[in-house]
Amino acid sequence: MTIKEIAALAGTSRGTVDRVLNGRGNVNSELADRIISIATQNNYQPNQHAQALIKSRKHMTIGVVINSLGNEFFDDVLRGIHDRAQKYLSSGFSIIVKEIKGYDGNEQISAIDMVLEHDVDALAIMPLDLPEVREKLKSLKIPIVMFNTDIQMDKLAFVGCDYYNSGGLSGDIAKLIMGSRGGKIGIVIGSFMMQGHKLRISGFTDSVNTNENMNIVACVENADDDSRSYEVTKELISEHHPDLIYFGAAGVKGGVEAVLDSNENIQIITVDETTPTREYLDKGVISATVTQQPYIQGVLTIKILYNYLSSKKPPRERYNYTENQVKLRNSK
Amino acid sequence: MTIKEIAALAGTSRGTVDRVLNGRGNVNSELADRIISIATQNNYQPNQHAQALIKSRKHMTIGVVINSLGNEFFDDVLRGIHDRAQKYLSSGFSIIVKEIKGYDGNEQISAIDMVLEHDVDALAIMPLDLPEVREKLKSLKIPIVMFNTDIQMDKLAFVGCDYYNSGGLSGDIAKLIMGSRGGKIGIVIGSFMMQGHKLRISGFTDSVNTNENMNIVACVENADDDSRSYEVTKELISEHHPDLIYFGAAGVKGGVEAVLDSNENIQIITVDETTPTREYLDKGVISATVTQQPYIQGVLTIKILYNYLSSKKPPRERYNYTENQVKLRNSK
DNA sequence: CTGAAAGCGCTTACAG
DNA sequence: CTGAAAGCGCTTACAG
Repeated sequence: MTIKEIAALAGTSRGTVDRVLNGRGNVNSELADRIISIATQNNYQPNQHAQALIKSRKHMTIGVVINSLGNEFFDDVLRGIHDRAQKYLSSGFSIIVKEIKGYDGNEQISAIDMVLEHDVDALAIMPLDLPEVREKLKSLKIPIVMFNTDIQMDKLAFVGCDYYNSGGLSGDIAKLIMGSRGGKIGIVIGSFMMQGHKLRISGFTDSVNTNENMNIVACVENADDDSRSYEVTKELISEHHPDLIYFGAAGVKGGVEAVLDSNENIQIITVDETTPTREYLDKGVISATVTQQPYIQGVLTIKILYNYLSSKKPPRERYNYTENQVKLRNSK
Repeated sequence: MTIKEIAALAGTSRGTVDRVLNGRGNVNSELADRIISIATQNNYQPNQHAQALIKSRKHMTIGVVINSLGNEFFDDVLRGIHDRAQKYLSSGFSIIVKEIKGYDGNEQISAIDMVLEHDVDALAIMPLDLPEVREKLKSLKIPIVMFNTDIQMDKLAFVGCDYYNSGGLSGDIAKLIMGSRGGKIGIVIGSFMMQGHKLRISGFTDSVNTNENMNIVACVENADDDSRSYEVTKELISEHHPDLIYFGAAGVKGGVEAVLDSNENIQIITVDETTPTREYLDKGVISATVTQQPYIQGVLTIKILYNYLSSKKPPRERYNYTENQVKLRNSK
């Protein structure tokens, strides 16, 4: 069933059918009713490819602000972003990516301004949870997708990790390792100020607490920094002598080195999969790591914005959580 | 960059550019070179939507033969197949699916004949490793994708599990559970005649053997059948009193019941995620299961055939292995 | 309020 | 070996 066929059946032109079916108004209501009933009776579905072909006439750009410099985790996210953008390339689509380092509010705001200068039609960002950033984002008139980090604010969609579940899954691994014997557990996290990190701690705690022989003896912050991580982990070990440590954020390399230097027999669970994590996994230094599909995070962010810009349809889900996956030595 | 622009730059017509870019031959080689260099220099990407719009003219059908009846595992595979087919629906595409039960060669052959009667342009099948099936497939003149099960034969592509790796990953889990203490391990598999099952055993064995305290004390067949599984598992337990059992194929429900009835403290690792597996995972009866992305297997099978039929391009990889994933209680 | 026509980027007969 | 033309299903000015 095509617009042409509907027009023939209704005894009118394709233009008029288009007006009715797409609510562009100014059509005699009797005619309109006739067209609508023909379309619904025949279960008319517009040809996606024909519609997309026309859309490729108007160019659109998505701006991406990402705190990726100096953080290998985001390599995969960026790959996902670029791969998806590449796929839409021929449809008159482009992205402008601004990479920044660290977590400074003003820097993020000027990064936003920078991409706005390119007259972008939408924004993808991992927003810092600061009043000035929030204000800035609220002032924008374009759709926003938040990825990896969520802040409480109106948005088209969020794409990222379900942090509570990630912690819960890590707790499952801890239970697998410790069995009914249980033992002492230490947690090393980036910052108690980070929503995601706090959620990982509660997920982990709730999961582990179902076994009364497992005791969380300490929970410390490493500010996502390797040398700081080394220090706090060293201290944690000498003070508590844990049987297992859960590194729930970045700073894995520094923390693991502290474990190795301690010469104690400590099991290790981490998050994400970067070069050092993979090496530690291969060497059997760490038992498991829980990943969050960073590549898919990038892909999905662009996909949602592209679909919204080209058909005005919001995504099916506002909150799009990627899968938390357990990776062991033989995992691909 | 469009074909029109390339034609203008090369001083020729769109038809000729099309012939060159799509290898339809019969073009003066000098002209062809010029066109190719213009296209590559400008990073020409054909507009997917325009191509898809045209493809929707010719109808094509893929036949699917799947031994899914009575085996819940294939529900997800079928979902993947249908979802992908649905996606191509408006492009004049359809599938004809023949579900069969059990593993009888003649039944599979008549299922093939049945879909062939619908004049299919390609075949997706999980072939039985039998001479008569092989002969039948060899006699076909249409492209074939084998999914889930591979047999040695020329084919467009295979989509399915890397069985050796699946076994290796299950071995990793066993090591995680048993730690340096080690223990006795039993294996329950479908059949030593099944290539995939044998590979899972070697992957598991090779992985586990890196720890000399872990001993595989028995390896038995359950014919993928629950009541048979109950019997052999019961026997295995009373004879060897293992600390852990790896169920590397179907028949999980029967086997696990035997473990529960034995009242011994035995850890369990399984493969795939069906309703009973999920329940056992939630109840903490089994420690982990290793899945093989059945949904993706379905999607990829149709995707490869669709792309091949509509653009004559073979898939990038002949062997497409889906990811083996560790699932614990908190896994989604 | 309505229709005829042009066009999106590509492919496909057809004529030479 | 090559080009002109028609057409895929839809949308968009434009003319009435």
